[in-house]
Amino acid sequence: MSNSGDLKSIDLKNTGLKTTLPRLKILNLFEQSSVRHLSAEDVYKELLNEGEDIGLATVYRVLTQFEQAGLLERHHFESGKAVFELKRDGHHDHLVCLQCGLVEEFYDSEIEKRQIAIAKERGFTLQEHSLSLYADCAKSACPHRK
Amino acid sequence: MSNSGDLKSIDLKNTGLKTTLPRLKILNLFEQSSVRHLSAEDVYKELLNEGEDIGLATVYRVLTQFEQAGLLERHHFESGKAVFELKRDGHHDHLVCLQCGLVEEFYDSEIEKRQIAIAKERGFTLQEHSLSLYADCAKSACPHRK
DNA sequence: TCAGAAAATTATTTACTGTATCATATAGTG
DNA sequence: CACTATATGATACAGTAAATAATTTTCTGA
Repeated sequence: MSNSGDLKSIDLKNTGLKTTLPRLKILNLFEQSSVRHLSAEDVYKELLNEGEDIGLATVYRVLTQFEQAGLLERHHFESGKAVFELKRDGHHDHLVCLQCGLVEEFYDSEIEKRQIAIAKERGFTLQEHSLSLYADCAKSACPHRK
Repeated sequence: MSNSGDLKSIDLKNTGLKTTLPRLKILNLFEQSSVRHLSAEDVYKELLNEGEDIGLATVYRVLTQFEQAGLLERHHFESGKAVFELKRDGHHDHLVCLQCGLVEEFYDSEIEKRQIAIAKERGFTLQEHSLSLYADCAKSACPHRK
């Protein structure tokens, strides 16, 4: 347990950001939570549940800083509000259920290759991309839970 | 000129929406404009320039109705605010220049096929998708015009 | 063509996400 | 341990979008 705590400290140090309690709590939340995609509001409420009194402005600010530092990724999907996800090793895209909001991740090297080629063919240098598939997941267990 | 006017009227009738001046003007704007991707604010301002006094709320409502009717498509890109585009024959995705905001369209059947397969492999039924490539366009003529 | 019912428009208010401000509090440094 | 720089938190603000309610317009059918 002291183990994971140290790791987080190091992560923060490497970004040049000061190691503060709000930042540690937020980073910890992403590392511990079973839900990988969290909105600013989700983070704020979850911290409140845990008894941490961290302002909403701080949450927004820290999430943006973490994104710039490369610790988190920001996605938009169709909901209108941004969700954040811990940036682990590999890149992946998203498959979102339109009924229940379930998010699955996938990576397809074929698609990745085509994207680079498409940009190049048109004289562009690809920097990043956003690919989200919207679908209906298995009819059986799809509780409209979002 | 009465020609194009008639066409629009027919488009509207087919949707079940009443043929009103604001709706005709907005549809006309998308059909005439050289810029294919317009935000609600863009539409509102353009109508003002043309001397049409159409409320912003009406613009938002009509754009949403047109989207539901299948006349327009809504995209989000990274700017945060939605842009709309006339839905013509074929589907396409977007290549957006990060420097000047230029938007090119492309269609790649390989990617389309893979998307359907990816969803199916995971037990999902693909309904729609959003793919945007963000890149730097040719260095020479890239006037930060947006 | 015209009157009446149904629907659309407008101005306004309201909701929501996200950012800016600024006084106070805290972290890192010597 | 004290000092400086940075971060926090409460609040106010900005922008997009949707809801409301009164007025106006479209469509229908006699």
